[in-house]
Amino acid sequence: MGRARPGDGEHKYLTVRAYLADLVTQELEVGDAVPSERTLTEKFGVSRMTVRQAIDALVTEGVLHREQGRGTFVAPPRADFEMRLTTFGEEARRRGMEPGTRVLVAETQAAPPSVAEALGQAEGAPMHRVVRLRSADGSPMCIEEAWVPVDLAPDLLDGGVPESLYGALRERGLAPTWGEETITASDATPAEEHALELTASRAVMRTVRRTFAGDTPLMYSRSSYRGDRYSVFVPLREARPTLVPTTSRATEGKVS
Amino acid sequence: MGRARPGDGEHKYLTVRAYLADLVTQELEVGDAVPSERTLTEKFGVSRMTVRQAIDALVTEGVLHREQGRGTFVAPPRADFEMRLTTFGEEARRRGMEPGTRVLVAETQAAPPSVAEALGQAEGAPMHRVVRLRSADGSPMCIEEAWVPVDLAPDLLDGGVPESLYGALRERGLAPTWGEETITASDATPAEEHALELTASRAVMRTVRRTFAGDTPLMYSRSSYRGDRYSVFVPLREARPTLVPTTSRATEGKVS
DNA sequence: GCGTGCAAGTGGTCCAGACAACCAGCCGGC
DNA sequence: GCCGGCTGGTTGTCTGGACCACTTGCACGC
Repeated sequence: MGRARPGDGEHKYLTVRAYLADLVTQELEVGDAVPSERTLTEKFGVSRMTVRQAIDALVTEGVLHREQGRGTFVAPPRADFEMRLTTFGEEARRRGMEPGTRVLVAETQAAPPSVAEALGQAEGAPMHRVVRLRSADGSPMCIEEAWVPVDLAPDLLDGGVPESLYGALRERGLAPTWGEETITASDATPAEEHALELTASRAVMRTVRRTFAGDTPLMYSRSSYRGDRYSVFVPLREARPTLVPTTSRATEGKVS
Repeated sequence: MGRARPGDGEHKYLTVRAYLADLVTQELEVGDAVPSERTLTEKFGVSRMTVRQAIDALVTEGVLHREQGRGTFVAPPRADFEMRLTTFGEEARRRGMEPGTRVLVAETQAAPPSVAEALGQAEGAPMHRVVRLRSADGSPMCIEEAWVPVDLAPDLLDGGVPESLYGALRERGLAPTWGEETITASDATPAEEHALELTASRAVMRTVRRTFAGDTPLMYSRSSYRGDRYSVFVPLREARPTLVPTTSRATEGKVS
């Protein structure tokens, strides 16, 4: 009892953090106050610094929100809308639609130059290539072409095309951690027009995405979305002067 | 607002933070180590807690990077590409092009319902409305329509349309702090087709943006960009399981 | 009725230590 | 020459206080 709880938490601030995270997901609603710092201090028998460390972590994650003199509150889930590394399926479900997929191409071939360069591979390196037509609630939404270097996951397509490429990569210890995407708008090609069943509007939104796990490029993908049925929500942060470190021309010759 | 002692630093951790920020922007390069925590403790005569608070702030901003047992180092400037609240002019210059603007409409009128709702104003509230054709390196790039509530900046258009709406708002103490943008692709209207001098491709990228200063909505704007000449770069963060708070039964309709 | 001022409670900042975990390099033993 | 331990330096975690700034509610006085 009295002594430090063994087993559950290696670090005290993590146990406090876990307690608060549970509170948020289980009991509290947006706008509710969490217990005050001094209350938590007593409840867990730790110092206030430790409690603050736990709260700090949740604040920087956007889960909690402090107000001096009033308390600490559950923040609205603004993170819900942020652009994240999600797959088409996850994204569709989040928007309340039922995703569907039809595999058009699944093969292993040599990488064309643009793809090889984007993934930092040698030109002609063997790559898995998957082209899929993705739909939401039964009607076509997007055509997606994805490339994955064979050496990262040689057996990626062995049991057929996996339900989720990201999921299959995660199972192999290659969880995507970050990515970058470029969005453009253009007219549909005849092939796209047919596959996406475009009638009135012929505009499509194209995205080119590179996905990384740490430093290693995982996947290069190009998608074309129906312009009339798809939109992207982007949160914009303040344009502060960014605090750029000194750039040295020595960079090229720099070490290693 | 500011507070307290007139001296130099309001809070000690801010002076340490400022010192480190200067170091990063003036002297150090990416990968260099900043002075150790104990060194800073002596240099500024503060406790280690205070030094850590300063460093923590810069770490969560992505400026610094800790490594246990080794030290604290200048992080690579990943912020360079992030979507930010920039104006067309700033953005064009950042991409190395010379921005131009032609004002098509500048007037003050009653807000239509959709605009009033987006800005949290009463329907029919007076608003400044500015429509501009924006170009880069001489050729048209985008048509932008912006609405600003009159009561926020009554004299906004008095001296003609300002060079930068964001700049004019900043001068009035209404610096934009955050925003949200929805991006879609669609076919150009005949008017857009003419103004943007579209020939081969008729696709445009449309953005709808709300800009805020703290809690107060500042501006509602709709833009149409030439699909063949404009692209948006979006960094993607890891899709972590997001820690969603309990949804209140008060918010109806929301399915869990 | 109404404002004013006070007190309690909250987060914000700060101190002066402590020990643990980790890393690099030096140095002796093999 | 190589390996292992030692050592000094670094960040990570944590204590138990302190005072300040801010918000809120309530009692009091007008």
